[in-house]
Amino acid sequence: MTNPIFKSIAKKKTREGILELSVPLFARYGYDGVSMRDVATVVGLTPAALYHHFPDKEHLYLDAVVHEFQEKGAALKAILVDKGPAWTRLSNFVAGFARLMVADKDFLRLMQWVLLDSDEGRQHILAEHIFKDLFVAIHDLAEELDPGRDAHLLAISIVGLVIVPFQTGTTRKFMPGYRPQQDNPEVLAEHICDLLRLRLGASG
Amino acid sequence: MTNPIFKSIAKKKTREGILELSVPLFARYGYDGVSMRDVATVVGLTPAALYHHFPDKEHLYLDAVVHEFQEKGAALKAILVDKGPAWTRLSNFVAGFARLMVADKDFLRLMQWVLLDSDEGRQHILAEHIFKDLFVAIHDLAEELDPGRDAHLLAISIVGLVIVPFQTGTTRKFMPGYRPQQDNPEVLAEHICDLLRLRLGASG
DNA sequence: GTCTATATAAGGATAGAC
DNA sequence: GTCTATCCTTATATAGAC
Repeated sequence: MTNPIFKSIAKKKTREGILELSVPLFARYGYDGVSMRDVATVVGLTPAALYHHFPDKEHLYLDAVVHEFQEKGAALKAILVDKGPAWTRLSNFVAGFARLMVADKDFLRLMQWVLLDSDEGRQHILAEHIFKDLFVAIHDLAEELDPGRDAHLLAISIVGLVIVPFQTGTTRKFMPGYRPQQDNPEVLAEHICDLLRLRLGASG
Repeated sequence: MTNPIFKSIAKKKTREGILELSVPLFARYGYDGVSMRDVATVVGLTPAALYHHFPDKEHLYLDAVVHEFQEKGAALKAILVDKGPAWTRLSNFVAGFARLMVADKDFLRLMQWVLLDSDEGRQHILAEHIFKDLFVAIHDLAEELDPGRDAHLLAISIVGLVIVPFQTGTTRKFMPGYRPQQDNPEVLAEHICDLLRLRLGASG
């Protein structure tokens, strides 16, 4: 029991437990909207105990965000670097991305918070840790799909087509033409691929 | 001088002055990231004076957001309901929207904060006051451009294609394939219209 | 590793003088 | 319409016992 290995396992377990319970909080209310007391209450500890695991609130937040993205981003990247025709990989990615948006609301919201972060340093760190791997994969696929054109802008466009319907999710329901089936990831993916098919499908 | 008309003019001037100076603050740091003391400092008043013009922080915030959107959103709507072929109006709108994103960073950031707002009631109010008019116009144009298809999803897609490059602005610069000219609204607009042309241009 | 207790600062908001 | 002064609450973070 006093074996250091057991200690470190226990420690890691508590640490990860805190991170996983913090993610939904930060996703919903953002960095400024969540207090150490809030986190402590959710995890079932006192605020003081949190400072045993993290030096301050900022580190807790950063670790929570990175934790979430490492866990959820890996599956997406796998689709992108898969074998098969470029167009197939794209439509699989769009559908997989849309499914992730539905299955895990925290993922998108954390991403939005990161993008709005006014702390440039923090934003840069998170961008490198979180977005880069995935974006590179999308960028390379875009280049393969439409060589000679602007792969960077095309990659951004693909991302935009998938995430904005979910970013606007709550608000969209009050807008004309809304139907619940549009929240279905397969329906959205079909719509997006339909938009892109004529331009990319012909040359891919 | 004691004429009530002069009084109300002066009052309005101060009120609007506070709103206009608050907008950049809320755009950058969000509701929770801005204190009444912050606003007071920027405006050159004491916090107590702010409460003469607004009952509380929430009303100040809401009024600031609505103020910004009424001012900047009108021009966009004008393009959409203009005369001329549907496709021309679309490409004008995309370019005008992109130019607005470049010219007024506060507009996009405030929109992002509103979309992330965890207060459902507040979000609903702002959605009605801010997004609805503009979205209806985009929606109607989308229907005209591609009748028989999902105008709601198409409208969202168009919005997404324009705003996401700017949402990801700071982060994007660290991603592969980035070139400064992509920040040029005309370049982006051309890219977007190019993507949409085959699908929409044929039938519009 | 978690607790109680507390230092210290910052926040929203009000009372009352001018 | 704006000020000074202040109340009350909430926040981050630490000290030290267990």
